[in-house]
Amino acid sequence: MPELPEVEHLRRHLESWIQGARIKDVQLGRKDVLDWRGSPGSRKSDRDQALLAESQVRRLDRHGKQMAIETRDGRILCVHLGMSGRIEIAKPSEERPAHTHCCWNLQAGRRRFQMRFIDPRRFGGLWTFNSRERLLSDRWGALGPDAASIDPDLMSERLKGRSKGLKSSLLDQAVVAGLGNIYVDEALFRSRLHPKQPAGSLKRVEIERLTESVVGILHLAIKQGGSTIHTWADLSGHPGGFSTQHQVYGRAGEMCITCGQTLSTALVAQRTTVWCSKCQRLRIRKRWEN
DNA sequence: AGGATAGCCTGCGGGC
DNA sequence: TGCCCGCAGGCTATCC
Repeated sequence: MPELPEVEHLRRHLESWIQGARIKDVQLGRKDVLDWRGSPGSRKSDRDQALLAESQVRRLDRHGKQMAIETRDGRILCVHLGMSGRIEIAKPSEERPAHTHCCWNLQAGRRRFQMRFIDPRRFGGLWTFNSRERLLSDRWGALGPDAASIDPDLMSERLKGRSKGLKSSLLDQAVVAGLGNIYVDEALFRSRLHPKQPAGSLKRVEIERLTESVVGILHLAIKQGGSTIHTWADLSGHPGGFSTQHQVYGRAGEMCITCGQTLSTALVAQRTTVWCSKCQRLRIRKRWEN
């Protein structure tokens, strides 16, 4: 499932393919994967324009788990992969995989190729905007700072005053953008913090440990091409290489790699959560602390 | 207010 | 072998 590292890996790889390329036309299959209220017009030709038909790709951007393709004339296509979404580059003649919802025909120099948005479960989607400002005001503005580049001061500010647990706070994209179930569990284990520890109760040194874990793990995962559970594969179909390094995720009932304790599991914030009850103690805030 | 719950959706794996 | 059911999870809407 694509979290921040998978999306960043995709962004870099895809950018090498499509930066500077011309988008000739677009074919939208399922209309309900698209929200184009951020672009003017109501006709089909307006919709295709919103989907970047007849444009040239300037750059690719990312915030949290979302990616944006920006054209030279300022149009924006925001892609959110959700649970099962992926982007694929293929020859136009190549058979389309099941659940291919949108295809763009591109040309770079003499080379013609197709970019495809595929998403079986359709938790992902496409959003269009007629300017970067509208992307920021209408969509990305609601997100917290990007988790890959957060620092302890910012982390502290984001968690300050929150009574909710760390797990549910870190999963909340409005608090910090980019973390999903896997990396939250991994980061909490590495920083030895309990998933239910109230987010606002952390001491400075714990904030620093947490930040270092979050940023460190994300960059490690980016370097290795993302995590793999079931369905994740990059543009060329290579699975991510990070899954073997999960220390707690998917290891409920197995031994903690640090202390040998059997790893605990429970539903926390409505997500399957795995942690070590010995290494990650729930610390009740004492009355005389502040 | 904010926490819990349901719903969206398909693929897959365990159990029978 | 084959079928059925439960689970996986990001995000939103709704309820309490």
